Amino acid sequence: MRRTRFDDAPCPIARTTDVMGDWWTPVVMREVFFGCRRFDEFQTRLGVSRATLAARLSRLVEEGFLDRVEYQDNPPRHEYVLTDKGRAFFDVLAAMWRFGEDWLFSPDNPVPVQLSSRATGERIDPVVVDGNTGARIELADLRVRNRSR
Amino acid sequence: MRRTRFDDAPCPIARTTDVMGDWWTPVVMREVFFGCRRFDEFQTRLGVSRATLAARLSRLVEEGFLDRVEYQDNPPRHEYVLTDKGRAFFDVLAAMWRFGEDWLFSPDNPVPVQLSSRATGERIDPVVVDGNTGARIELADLRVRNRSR
DNA sequence: GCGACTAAGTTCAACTACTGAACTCACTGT
DNA sequence: ACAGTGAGTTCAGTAGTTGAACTTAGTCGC
Repeated sequence: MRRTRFDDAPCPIARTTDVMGDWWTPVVMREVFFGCRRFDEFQTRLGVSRATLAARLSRLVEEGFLDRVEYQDNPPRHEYVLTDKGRAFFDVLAAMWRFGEDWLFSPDNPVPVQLSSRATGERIDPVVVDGNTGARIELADLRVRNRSR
Repeated sequence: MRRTRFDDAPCPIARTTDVMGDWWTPVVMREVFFGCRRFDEFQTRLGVSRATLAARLSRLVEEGFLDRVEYQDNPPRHEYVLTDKGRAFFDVLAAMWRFGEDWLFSPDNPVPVQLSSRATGERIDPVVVDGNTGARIELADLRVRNRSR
């Protein structure tokens, strides 16, 4: 039986899950954000099987997260570059980064790397807030309601 | 061959993926945030197979996202309630919500529901920012470096 | 005290997806 | 002529997902 698909569910979380649930997708995207572009580069950095990698990359292209562009002909060679949609996906990874850092590492064995600003050198710590007020989102205050207008 | 596990990878994104890559996990957690607690309630709301649901829930308990607490004995019945760790995971879902809303729905068929504040009634739009400056994170400015101190 | 009902699972066989390893193909550089 | 490279595809084995049916332990109406 085919895995259940959420790609036309009426919920944004479900649809996002549909892309991310293709197992290697988040780590492939992480490598893209950190500068990876070529098939073999992904393959050696991630250690993923070539078959799975090929499947993940073509789905990401199909879904519009990446463009497959020729960087030379003769022999034709391609690389994978971010689209705007792919770039927007970084926010999800940033939230995952923060959650993982806070809850999935022990204090005596913390994350070996950190995010920082290239310009100022200062540390960057992703947080999710309400864009309208700038405040953190309180679960107790949260409501889901039918869209008006 | 067993699916590759990322649960001891040195990267917070990979570790978070390890939990979320168990396919139904994000939507199960979504239901928890929206008030779902019981096995059969999850099952009918999600339409997931009972076997898979049982596996997901026990993993979430193992990982400390949920507690399985008895709400009556005789006959013994249990429900699943959020831990602090589970509550923290909401940020990841909020980022996914926003991404999905912005990029996975067409304008003529938008998300049918929206997040709002119970207190003020105002709309809530999750955004990911740098907690130190309050500004959005610019990919071009981002650097990953070895942790100092 | 009998049969229907409920909550919370478990078991099952069929099927799909992920795995590592080996192979392909088209060109290049020596 | 031949090793090397980039970007895959093919393969057989195994792990995970699926829907349907079954289980267990107690409650309720009659």
